[in-house]
Amino acid sequence: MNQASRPGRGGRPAQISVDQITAAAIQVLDREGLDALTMRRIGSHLGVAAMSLYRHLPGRDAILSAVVNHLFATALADLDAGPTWSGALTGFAAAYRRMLLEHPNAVPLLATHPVDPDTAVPVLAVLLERFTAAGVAQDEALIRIQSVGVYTLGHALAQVGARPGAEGERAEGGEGDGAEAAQDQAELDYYQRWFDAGLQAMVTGFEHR
Amino acid sequence: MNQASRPGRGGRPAQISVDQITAAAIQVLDREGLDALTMRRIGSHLGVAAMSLYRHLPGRDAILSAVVNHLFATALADLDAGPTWSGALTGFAAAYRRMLLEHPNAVPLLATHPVDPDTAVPVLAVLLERFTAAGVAQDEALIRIQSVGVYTLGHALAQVGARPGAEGERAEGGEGDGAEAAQDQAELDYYQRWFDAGLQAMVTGFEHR
DNA sequence: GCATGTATGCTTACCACGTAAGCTTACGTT
DNA sequence: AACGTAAGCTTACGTGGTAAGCATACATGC
Repeated sequence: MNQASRPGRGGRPAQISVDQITAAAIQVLDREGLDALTMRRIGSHLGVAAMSLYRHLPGRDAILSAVVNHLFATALADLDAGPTWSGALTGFAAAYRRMLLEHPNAVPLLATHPVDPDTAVPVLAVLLERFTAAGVAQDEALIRIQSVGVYTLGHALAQVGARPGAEGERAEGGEGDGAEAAQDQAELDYYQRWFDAGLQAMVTGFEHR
Repeated sequence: MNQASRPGRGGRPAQISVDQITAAAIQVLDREGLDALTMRRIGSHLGVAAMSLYRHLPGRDAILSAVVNHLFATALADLDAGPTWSGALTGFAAAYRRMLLEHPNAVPLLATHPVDPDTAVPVLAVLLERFTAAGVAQDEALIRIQSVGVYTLGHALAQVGARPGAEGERAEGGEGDGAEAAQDQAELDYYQRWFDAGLQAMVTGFEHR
């Protein structure tokens, strides 16, 4: 069987690991886009044939899920939550959002492949504590966390979907690079303000219950 | 050139139209899933070869965008907004959500392909009026509408992502159909309550500004 | 009626993808 | 040295989007 075969007895030593595959996939994804995230391309990034990946993972979709879980887990690994649940919640949203904007090509993946609960729950444990410490029931706490989570992801989808990223699509206007950069900055500011407004509304709405 | 060639002068009469392609795509999508949404399958649904579709649309991605815009527009066509902006906003969310749950296989498409502004703006005009009538600036109104929009879409992603829909994946438990149906209903209720909670929080949060 | 122009649909072909099957290689153990 | 085992490789199949060129069916002008 593949994956997690006990290294006890012999066999050819592995050249690659699941973690390396995941890392290579993230590199390809960030640098070349979602369409370039093919088995052959990932394999060649590791100096290995495409079919060799199947010795470690059952298929392409498993790689995508591994990418999703890895990005989510590392983005929220060092979540030092503030004392209040609302502070911890906005901190979670900020960290999640930062990861999404750093990996824009991964956003559609996050949208399509749900994070494995076994990955998410431990990471969000700190967050849950702030709620229970404040006397909020677990069900309610989960609803608030997940509501902020889906809002953050949905917002990132809108932001990166509007700007497909790798493709060059502006071919008409003749403004110079300076004006272009200024325009980009204005757009970033717009999305950030929008995000903050929606997030704050949701959090204050939860406070008023 | 393809698409919108004036029907003034001659030429072979068209057997299919963009609207028919869109409708066929939605049928295939609903009945057979996103993976089945191929050029050949859409063509055969219309009694036409795959390549014939290219006479009306530039490629597969254009069909996906057409599906997105059509679903969005028809879902929100008859939005009779209540007198208050908050009522209109929750009405918008409900109509949007209803469409998403009726077309679960389309949810990933909505996530990936932004709705064309020329489609969205007229549909949401009624909504905007309620805000301006209440003295809310357009920028702020748009932020509120879009925040609710991305929350609704993000939530639907979580709901349908958890349950891939067409695939059969429950193969172990031996509970009868009755228990299964009850479980499904409980799950639906859970997601609906979660959705309502997050939506209400956001709306009340916007009211408290 | 017939030639001409034009838009539509069809056929064929190409290349890239995911992945199933079977073989080869490089280890630890005996 | 022989064997068992796990990893990697080669080959091949089916399916996808779509580029190129041909066949078809209409309106128009003679």
